[in-house]
Amino acid sequence: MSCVRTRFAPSPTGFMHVGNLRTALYAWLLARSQNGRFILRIEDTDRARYVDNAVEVIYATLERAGLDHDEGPDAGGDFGPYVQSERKELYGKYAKELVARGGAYYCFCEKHEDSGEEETPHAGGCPGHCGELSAAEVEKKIASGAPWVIRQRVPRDGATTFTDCVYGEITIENKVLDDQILLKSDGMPTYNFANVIDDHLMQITHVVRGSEYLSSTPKYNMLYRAFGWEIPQYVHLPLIMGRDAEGNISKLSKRHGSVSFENLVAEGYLPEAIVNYIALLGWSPKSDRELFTLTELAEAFQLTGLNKSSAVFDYGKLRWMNSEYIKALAPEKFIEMARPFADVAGTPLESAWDKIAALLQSRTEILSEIPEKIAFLRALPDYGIELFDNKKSKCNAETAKAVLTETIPQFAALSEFTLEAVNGIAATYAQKHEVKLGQPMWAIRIALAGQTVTPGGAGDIAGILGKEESLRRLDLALKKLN
RNA sequence: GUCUCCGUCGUCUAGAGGCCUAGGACAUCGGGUUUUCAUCCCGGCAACACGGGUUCGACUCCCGUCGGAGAUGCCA
Repeated sequence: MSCVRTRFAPSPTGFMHVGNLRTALYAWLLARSQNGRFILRIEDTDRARYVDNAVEVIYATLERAGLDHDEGPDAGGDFGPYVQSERKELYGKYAKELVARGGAYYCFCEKHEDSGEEETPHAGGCPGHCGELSAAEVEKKIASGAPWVIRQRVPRDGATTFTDCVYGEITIENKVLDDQILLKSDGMPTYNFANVIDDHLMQITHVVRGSEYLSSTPKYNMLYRAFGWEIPQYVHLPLIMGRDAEGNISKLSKRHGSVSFENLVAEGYLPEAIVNYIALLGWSPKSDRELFTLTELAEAFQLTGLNKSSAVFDYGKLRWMNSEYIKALAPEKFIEMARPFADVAGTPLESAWDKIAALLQSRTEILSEIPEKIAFLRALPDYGIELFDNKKSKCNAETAKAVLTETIPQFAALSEFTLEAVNGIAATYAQKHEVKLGQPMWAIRIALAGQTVTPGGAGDIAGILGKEESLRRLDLALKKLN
């Protein structure tokens, strides 16, 4: 049993937060890099939060991200069931055993109302003194039908120390630990209990989770000890933060933008890019390399590369990384992937899509920005003649007028608007008048596009627009300049 | 409030006492290539939170301060 076993234990809430995905990624990476096993467990003990279809979202996300699991509800395995709601009896049994061992007690108090200055054994514990009830009293209360929960009995004295693979040795005074609820009144376990039972039963060797669990880990260890079980290795991960409009930083959440995997994909980020990016948020390969495939990540992964401090999610860098992945795509692949985003189906642009896509590939950071990039092809924007001013190309309204006046008849005489033909006219003009090629090029491109930044040059655009529309736009520009 | 953790360029990070006049990447600024836009190439700006120690020597070790985050749920 020296084999590394890690797990990813999401709650079916309907979407996959990138923080959770990163946790899954590191757990997967740890397992794969050690030739271990990666287990998927569904933590659905909170009936109130259950969302239909949420489990499918989890499967789909893991699959698209490339994180395959060896055991799980759908994959099977020797330690099932892998869905906590199906393990309900098990937790009840262990909770009662824990009570018998003295590590927990029945509590009959009402749900927490936060009445202020209660005299509680610990911060946030049982408000009454249920832990002091005799066995006979407890039995009587249960028999009377009073609702109950089972709470962990945490000692007031002493301190608990544990070692985390990332954070090192951590000591917490027992008196600040609360008598947390292990078994809820509906008979379901809380996360705090279920994860200990399941991690032990499923023989998880490395518990990989967010650092928000750091301060409650001593309570879990008390549970392991009370049962006489071996405590797993802990790998607590730094949190992913987000920055809000005011510049305040906090745990990344919906108010920071798109934070779920499916959101990001819908915006046109490629799954591979997302995975690559989040892998580097809190972990470093200790080299300057930044672009990794999943397989390469598994080869490079080392626990020592994990960072302690939280990391701010930077959409800007993700965009850059995404653009790298887009550029690396085979052209045919890009044409196919970008088409649904471009929304050209059924429009005159559809037949030119392959050509447009070819121009777009090196100019696209996220797929969802494509419509705005090509909007000028559908309709000429309303523009002012100041766009013809460009120092570098030595172009202005004056020279543009000269260019258009002379070249429009030549364009009109063209039988076909190919890139070569259009560029040829511009080149001839430049040669004849001894000006930079940029001068006619700039003028023609602005006339064609009505905006300064365009995907592709004058010839490209003319080729897509076609003769009729190009001529119309050139004429219009000349009118503006007159 | 209490407890825990964290603190290198704006952001992600390298750095495990001398290799650091602190390296890389994103962003940003400037230049070049290109038929214009982009790609691509080159260069600039930019950080060890602060104060004490320890040491011949500290970004690296210790203490304190300040700052940030997390936890404190019959949520996970």
